[in-house]
Amino acid sequence: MESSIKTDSKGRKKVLNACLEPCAIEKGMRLIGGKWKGSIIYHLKDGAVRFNDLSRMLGGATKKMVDQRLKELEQEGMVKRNVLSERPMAVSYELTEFGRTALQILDDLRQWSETHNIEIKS
Amino acid sequence: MESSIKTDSKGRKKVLNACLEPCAIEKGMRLIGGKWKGSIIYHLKDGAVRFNDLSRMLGGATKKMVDQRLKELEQEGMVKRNVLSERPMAVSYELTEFGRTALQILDDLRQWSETHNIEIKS
DNA sequence: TAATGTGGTATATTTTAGATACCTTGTAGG
DNA sequence: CCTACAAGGTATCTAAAATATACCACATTA
Repeated sequence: MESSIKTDSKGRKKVLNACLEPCAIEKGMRLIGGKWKGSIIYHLKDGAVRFNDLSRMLGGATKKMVDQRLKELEQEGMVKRNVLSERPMAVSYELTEFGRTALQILDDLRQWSETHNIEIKS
Repeated sequence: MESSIKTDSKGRKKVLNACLEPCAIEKGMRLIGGKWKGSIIYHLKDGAVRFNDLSRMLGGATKKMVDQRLKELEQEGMVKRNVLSERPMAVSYELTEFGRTALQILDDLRQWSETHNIEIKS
């Protein structure tokens, strides 16, 4: 939804179309923007990866976080969980077709992030 | 940094280059992916907007949130704060050159979000 | 036999978000 | 003049989320 602002005769402004619900940007962010979610999706770009490997790839994220985000992504239909074998336990996660549709945006983000050499405050 | 996985003779996999620090995707997300941040940037795309108008545009975000995010964005050099007049207080926020460089990604996200008709669970 | 790896869970603490009320200054309407 | 509301926030409190740490059962490796 497009918001627009009207300026009246005295230079005052009024919002005509406020977002009554989270708008598209915010909705999209809830899917790929949550903490670690983008990173998880991106690290699955080359194929299925096992749980512990994925956890190690994401420096800083705890296993609990990775687990939680993977469950969300599974529910949202972006990631598929494969049980490779029980006893010894082995599980891998891979992107679904829908999950793959997000890769372009994430790659653009990566490029943007790299070219602007972003610093993160502790 | 690129992580890679080595598969050994028994089909087991090992991570060779884990991300030691948050990788580019994660860094980028910290800039434009925080809650409401993407929305704020996107709603400034057509020019300077006043604080209360911006708050109203973002259905759901409290003024405290908007204020906090704007201060972060200002520190990160993506947004500029203009005092239009003291007494009566009037302030507007607009994107910097750097802030504008994020618009393409956000617009792609919006498009992706719209075409896939994302539902958000309460 | 001890160490390590698998895929997680449990618990507690810290950090962040969200709701609500309030502040000062100023203007508009009745 | 009085009330009401708008501006741009801040203060306080509660709820939710992230993080750290330890632990589990089982299996393989050294």
